[in-house]
Amino acid sequence: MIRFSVLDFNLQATLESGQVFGFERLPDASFRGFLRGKKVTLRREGETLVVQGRTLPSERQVREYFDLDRDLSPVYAHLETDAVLKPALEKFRGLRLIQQDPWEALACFILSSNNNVKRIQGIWRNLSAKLSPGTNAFPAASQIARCHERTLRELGLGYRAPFLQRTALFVASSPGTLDAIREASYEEAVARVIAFPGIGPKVADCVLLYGFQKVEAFPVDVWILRVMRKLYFRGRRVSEERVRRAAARRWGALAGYVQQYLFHGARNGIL
DNA sequence: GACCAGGACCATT
DNA sequence: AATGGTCATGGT
Repeated sequence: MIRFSVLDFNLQATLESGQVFGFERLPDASFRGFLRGKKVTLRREGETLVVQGRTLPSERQVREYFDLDRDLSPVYAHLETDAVLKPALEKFRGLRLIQQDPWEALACFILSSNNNVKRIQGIWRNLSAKLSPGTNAFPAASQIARCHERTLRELGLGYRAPFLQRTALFVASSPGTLDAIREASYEEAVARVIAFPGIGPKVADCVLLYGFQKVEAFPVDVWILRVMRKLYFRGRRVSEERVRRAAARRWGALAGYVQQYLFHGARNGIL
């Protein structure tokens, strides 16, 4: 077990705001899942974060995973100034962007299209149990690459099965693909990620935001589209592209962080 | 039985 | 550039 003091961190909001799909909330309000490949249970005890597991990640890895060393005051400055966003800050202060595994983000958000969080979590468990027997961690690209489309359909992927299989094959056979995305600018990274089958503008932004720390990414899904139209366009049915541009203009390099409060606030009915 | 979910893709206009 | 139909699956 490791335990260390954490400031300005909302574990529950962070793990329940649709960023990762492999954590489950236990009856005692702790969370079980994988962090940097290690199976862990996480819980808050006052100002302390407690991490348990057979093999443990380092404190530094946990701090990096949850982005704990980022100063959120620039994000809060936007949320406080804006009267319509303030409720989300008051409710979810300490919600942070997770710096998850790039491949896991790429794969999981291919699965997310026209899907819902609960079902994505189910597919995550199916893939992990079937393709990573023993550990039940999320399978590597190579494990999915040598898997037949039919097998993936049987795990509940539906029409997304060939998208994930082909993407896994490409990533597994071209080492350096993910590194190149990380090193690229946001615009170039979008172009690279969107070239994979099953990835359009929205999924690309999720992958870059959660897997590659491109904080200017602003994923516009149905929830964000609804809440942005309501809060900033007087309910007019403006396009996703206009919403993206408005977010970039308004929030710039921190748009992704603001988006996380918008999304979680909208889904919880407080915006 | 229609509608929805962290949409993408293709064909038309 | 914008619109419309289609794509699996499970929940409401």
